[in-house]
Parts: sequence; C-alpha cells; structure tokens
Amino acid sequence: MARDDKRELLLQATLELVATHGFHGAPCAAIAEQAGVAAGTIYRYFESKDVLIVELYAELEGRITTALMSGYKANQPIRDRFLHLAIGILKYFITHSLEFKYIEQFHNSPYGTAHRRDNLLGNTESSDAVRKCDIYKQLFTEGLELQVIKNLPMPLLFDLAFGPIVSVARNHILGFIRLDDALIEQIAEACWDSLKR
Amino acid sequence: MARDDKRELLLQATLELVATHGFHGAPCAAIAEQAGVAAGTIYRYFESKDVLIVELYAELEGRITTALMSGYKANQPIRDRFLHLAIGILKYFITHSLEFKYIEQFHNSPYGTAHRRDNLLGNTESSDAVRKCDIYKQLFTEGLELQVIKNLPMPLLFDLAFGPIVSVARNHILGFIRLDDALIEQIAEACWDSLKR
Amino acid sequence: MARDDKRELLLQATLELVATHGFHGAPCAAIAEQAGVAAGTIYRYFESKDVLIVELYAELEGRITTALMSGYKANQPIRDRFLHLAIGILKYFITHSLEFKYIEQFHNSPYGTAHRRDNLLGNTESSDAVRKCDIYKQLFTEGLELQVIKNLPMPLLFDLAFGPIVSVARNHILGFIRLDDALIEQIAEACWDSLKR
Amino acid sequence: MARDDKRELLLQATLELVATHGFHGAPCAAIAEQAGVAAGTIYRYFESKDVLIVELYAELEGRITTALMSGYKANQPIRDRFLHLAIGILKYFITHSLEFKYIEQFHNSPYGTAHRRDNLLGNTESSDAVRKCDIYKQLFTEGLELQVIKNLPMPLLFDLAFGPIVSVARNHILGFIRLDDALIEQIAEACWDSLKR
DNA sequence: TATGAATGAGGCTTCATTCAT
DNA sequence: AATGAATGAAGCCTCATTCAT
Repeated sequence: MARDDKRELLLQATLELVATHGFHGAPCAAIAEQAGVAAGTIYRYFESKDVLIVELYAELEGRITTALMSGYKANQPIRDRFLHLAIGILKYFITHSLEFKYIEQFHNSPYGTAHRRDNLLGNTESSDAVRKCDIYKQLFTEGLELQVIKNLPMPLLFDLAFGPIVSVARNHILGFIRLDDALIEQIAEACWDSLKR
Repeated sequence: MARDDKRELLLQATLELVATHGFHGAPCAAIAEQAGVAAGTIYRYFESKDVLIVELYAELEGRITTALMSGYKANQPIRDRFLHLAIGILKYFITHSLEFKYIEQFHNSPYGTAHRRDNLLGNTESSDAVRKCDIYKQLFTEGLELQVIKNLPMPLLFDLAFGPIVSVARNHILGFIRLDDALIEQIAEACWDSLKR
Repeated sequence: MARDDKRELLLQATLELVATHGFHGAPCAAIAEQAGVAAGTIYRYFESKDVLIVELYAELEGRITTALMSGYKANQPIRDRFLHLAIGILKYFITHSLEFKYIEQFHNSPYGTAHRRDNLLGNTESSDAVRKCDIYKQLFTEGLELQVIKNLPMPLLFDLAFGPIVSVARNHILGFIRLDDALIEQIAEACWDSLKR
Repeated sequence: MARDDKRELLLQATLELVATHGFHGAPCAAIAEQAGVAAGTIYRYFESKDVLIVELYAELEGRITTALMSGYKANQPIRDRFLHLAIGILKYFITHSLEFKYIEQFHNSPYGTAHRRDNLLGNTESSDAVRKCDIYKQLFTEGLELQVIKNLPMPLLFDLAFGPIVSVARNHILGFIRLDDALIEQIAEACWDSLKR
C-alpha cells in the first residue's frame, strides 16, 4: 500500500468519527481501527493527534476552496457572483455533510480556538482558507465601492452572507428540512437581499 | 447555606469554566473548586455531570426567553416586533458573553447532539426554549399569512433570522468587531431584509 | 488511613522497586500495586512520576544527613571527625542497601542529571544534601588551613574521601565482600591516609 | 560497505547517544539514524538491542585493557606500576569521556546488573575485563606478599584504588574540576597512600 | 448533608521488533 | 543484505464517580 494511502485512510477515518461522534468519540484507538491500521501507525503520518486534527481541517478548507473556485467568473455582475458562491458553498456543505460536521466540531473546540489565535497572530502562512476569504473580501470590497451592498464593516458582511448558509446547511444535514435546488436558490437570494443596499 | 445556593454556585461555576475553557477545560474537580464546594457535592444536586451540563443549558435558554419577552408587544407591526426580537437577542448575547459561549459549546458537543435528538423524538416536555421558538413561529406564521415575509419553510426563516445574529455575536465576543447600537440596528434591519418579501 | 501513610507507602514502594529493578522496572502501575493503592492515587500525592522520584531522593538525602549528624562532635580532632563521618556513611549505606541502590540509580539517570544541572544553576533552595556537604566542606577547609590534609581542590578531596566508600558499599551490597566493624574502620582509615598530608 | 563497517557504525552511534542522552535517549530508531542505516539493519548485526548494548560494553572494556597494557612493565617497582595504571586509567577516562559515560550508564542499569550477575554465576567466558582485573590482582597479590600494601581483601583494594579514580574522572567530565598532569599524578599518589602500608 | 480521598477505565504516545519489498 | 513501514504492548496521566467519614 502506498504511503499516501494510509495517510488518506487515517484522515478519512478521523473525518467520519469526529463528524459522527465528535472529538470525544474519536480516540486514537478508534481512528486507527476505522482506518484499518494499528494505533502506533498514526504517528508515522502525524506528529500527534492534534496535528492530525488540524491537518484534516486544512485539507477540508482546501477542498472547499477548490470547489468554489470552479465555475467562478470574475467578470460577472456582483450579484451573480455572490449567488454563485453562496449556492456553491451551500451545495458543497449538504453534499459533503461529514466535512461540514467536522468543520463545525473543529470551530467549537480547543483546536479551533488555537487556530483562530494563530490566524490573529499571523502564525500561519497564507492558506487556501485565506484565499477563499479573499474572493469574498474582494467581492464585498467591489460591492462597497459600487455602492450596491450595504455600508457595513467587512466582518459583518461575512456574517450576513455566511451566517444563514451555515445555519441552513446544519438544519438540512440534521434532517429538519430537505433542501432542493429551488430552495437553495431562494436562500441565496435572501442572503443577497440582506447584503444589497 | 440554602440548598438552592449551592446548586446555583455549581451552575455558575460550570458556566464560567465551560465558556472560557470549553468542556475540555471543565473537569468536575475544577467546577467544584470554582463553586467552592467538594467534588462529591456535585452529585447531591445533579445526577451526573451530563445532567448538570444539560440543566444549565435549559436554564440559560429560559433566561434568554425571559429577557426577550420583556417589552415585547404583540400588537405592534410585524417588522417592529421582529426588530425588537433580533436586537434584543443580539444585545443579550453580547452582554452575556459567557452564556453565549456556553450555548455555542453546548450545541457543538455530544450533549447538544443528544439534546437535538431528544427534541426530534419528543423526549422533552415543552421547555422555555420551545416557548421562545413559539414567539418567532407565531411571528413568522403571521408574516406568512399577511404575505410580508418570504414564502419559505419555517426552519429556513429561522436560519435567515438567527444565522447572522449568532455569527455577528460571535465576532463581537471574539473581538473581531465592536458593535454599537447603530450597527446592531443595521444588522437587525439587514436580517429583516432577507426575510421580507 | 491517614494521608501521610499513603504518601509513605508510595515512597517505600518506589524505593523498593527502583532499588531492586531500576527505573525501568518501576512503572507507575507496579509502584501503585506494591503500595497497595490504585495507579491514579499516585497523582494525589505527587504531581508526576518525576516529582515522586525526585522527592524520594530528597527524602533519602535528608535521612542520611540526619544519621550522620548524630554523634558528630565539632570539637574533636579532624581525623576523628573524618573517621566518624566516613564510618557513619559507610555503615548507613550497608544497613540501608535499598536507599543506597536507589541513590545510585538516581545519580545515573535523567533525573540525576537534571538534579545536578539545577544545583549548578542554583535552582534549588539549600537542601539537607547541601548541608551534609557543608559539614565535609567545613572539615576539609579546616584541614587545609591546619595543613593536615593534602593541598588539593575541594572536589578532589571529596572524590578521595567518598569514592572508595561508595565503591566499598556497592561491593558489600552486591555480595562480593562481607564487611564487619573492623574492616569498616580499616577502610575509613585508608581513606584518611589518602587525604592526610 | 564491508560488513564490519556497519557494525562499527552502530556501536559508535550507540556509544554517542547513550553517553550523551542515556539509555532513555537512545531508541533503536535514533541509533540507526545516527549510524546512517535503517532501523531493521540493527538486527542483522545484533540479536537484540540488549545484545548491542552489552557487546558495546565488552568492546569498551577491551579497549581500556589494551590502552593500560601499553607501556606496562612488569619488572618495575610495585608503586611505579600502580601509578602507571592509575594515571593511565584516569587519563584514558578523561580523554575518552564518551566511553566513560557509557560505562557509568551501563553499570547503573538493568544491563549492568545482569552483567554482574552473569559474572558471579560464571556465565561468561573470561573476557578482556577479567584480564584487566588480573593485572591489578597480580599487582595487589604481589604487594600483599611483600607487605607493602595494606592487608585487606582483594575487592577492597580495588575499591580504594578505583573508587577515587572514577569519582575524579566524573567530576572532570562534568566540568566541576579541570585536571592537569600535575593533579592527575597527585591523585594517583593519594590513591597509593590509601593502599600502602 | 457535605466532604475529598480513592478508584480504575481509558486517553495519547513511544519504541523494540518484524517482515514484505 | 538492507530497508523502513507497520505493529501493538506498555508507559504516564486524567477524570467522572463513589463511599467512608
């Protein structure tokens, strides 16, 4: 078995266990078993469990960015571009529910807290995640200049745009609602309504 | 010391420790110390740590509902009532940051998952939380009938309304932005924009 | 059972296991079992296994100092005082072979290395061990002034005095020789011969 | 690369790692890395890590004996021969500090204990170490017959002669003193003083 | 009622050794 | 002969919970 395979098996096992049972339900022994390797093998691929957790998070952020980038056309109208991104991220979340759950677990955990602190202190090289934010940031900046979106601080624009998306994705994944393409588009448009001037 | 005092001390200690250090940083011994009681005493007031965690959550939901109820006038226009609630909940969160952090920790944890499962299965008697939801539900139902808010499933209306609020509160509490009354009102109005037809 | 009893049981168990099987043969589980307590109990009395190891060493040094002090008369001739100390320490070692073995294990271990480093850096408050050294130091200083012992740097005087004592004690304890009072006295006198001018 | 080269590299790597970091700091992986070979290769040259450790010890004893033999003249006076050996071994130790440290580590370890037990039980063929002892033994025997050294059991004579040497070497290597040729000679003479009648 | 010492299961990690390549 | 990935037993430590006082 190639080296990358086992690394991938471990990441996948971690994704599944953490997404379904939380960090609490993902001890090293369980991760290893789920991946079909011995416990000690984890440490050939990751310095520690913490590193495994964080690297998986980075990996997932990378995947999302890649997904969002595809089909994004910088020369379209702002509204269209926003809808493309909002619909794209929502669809990504609901078709990759394990990843969504993992990311949510991560954000509300000591790992996520440390991650935010590192970001604040600039302890990380520009990652894919940052680039993803940059697309939005650029979009919002452009919208502000053209006076098509509300004159609010950047973080609040993120909150208005992302807050409902995340919340909707969670409700779908938990089974409280069942989204279809029409609903997804309506949600995205409602988000735009909250942003546009 | 009256019986309820110690119970209250334990709840408060749990709130503080979980909010600031996460569940990970709130072992029973630390909770007891923070409350100024012995570790064993926890079990005279709560069946288990899990029960303590869940009861605190219920208690906090109750407090929020009480706060939102005050000043709520059912005979005002829908938009005004919505803004009252949105502004109220946002202000409550940022002035009770420990409670907000606790609730966020709770939602993303095995406790929160179980809690949601119980709600789905109807394993809980109608709680304050349910009553709080009822206010919104009633408001949204009325808005749907009057055709002033978008024709979307109820859970999605919740997401559009609450999603940004929670996200904004988090950013404020984490220090990424600093809200003032004007901003709070703008946020609430933006949420209304996403709801209204 | 009084608090100090269990602490004492743990120290004694550690002494026995380390002396007879080395640090390698004294895992926490074995120490706890030997002491008749659960493994977790160790951590109610000692911050970590390392601390247990180091505190036991300090305790043993204290006992030796106490033993040597008894009967020591500062107004006797230097030679008599030296013989008193040399005989005393040798007798102590061979009647407390576990303690002797433990101390030897300790010195040749990461613990002992760190301990020496701390002493060099002055990271420790003056301990009993230091006071014990002080008796010798004072004795040697006096001997140097009176020109009855060889004019050598202080550490070398220690080596000449202690080196054989430790070596003899080891051979006795390992069973290569069997000391009696007459031999002990001869050894002490031989050490004096190497010191005296 | 010739077979013996890798064996030698492994022995040297073990010497360096154990001397500087103790057995605790010399896992097989580190030894292999230091030697520039793969971990599994160790087992083509040594049955187990334990065997590697013990064979290195035997090797080092052999080197010391060889060094001491050189220039030793059996027809010199006893005192001169003793001084030659004492000075020789002390100089060897302080110019081969890694070897000295390794030997000290070895003596105070499960390996050393087992080694001594084997010696007692006669489980080993006569090794270089034994031959080294023989020189001393012969020297002491002769001294006893001529009544120039104290009438003490053989092991005690070893202790009086070697005890200070080892102790002095340790203090030099640890940096507590700095020996020069004059001091070394004084030390050797002091040792003789403790032996001579 | 309250205490807090004691428990022991279970978590993360290391490392000597094996074996397919 | 050599490699080094994989193994899994064993080590240290934490913590929810119990129970004698």
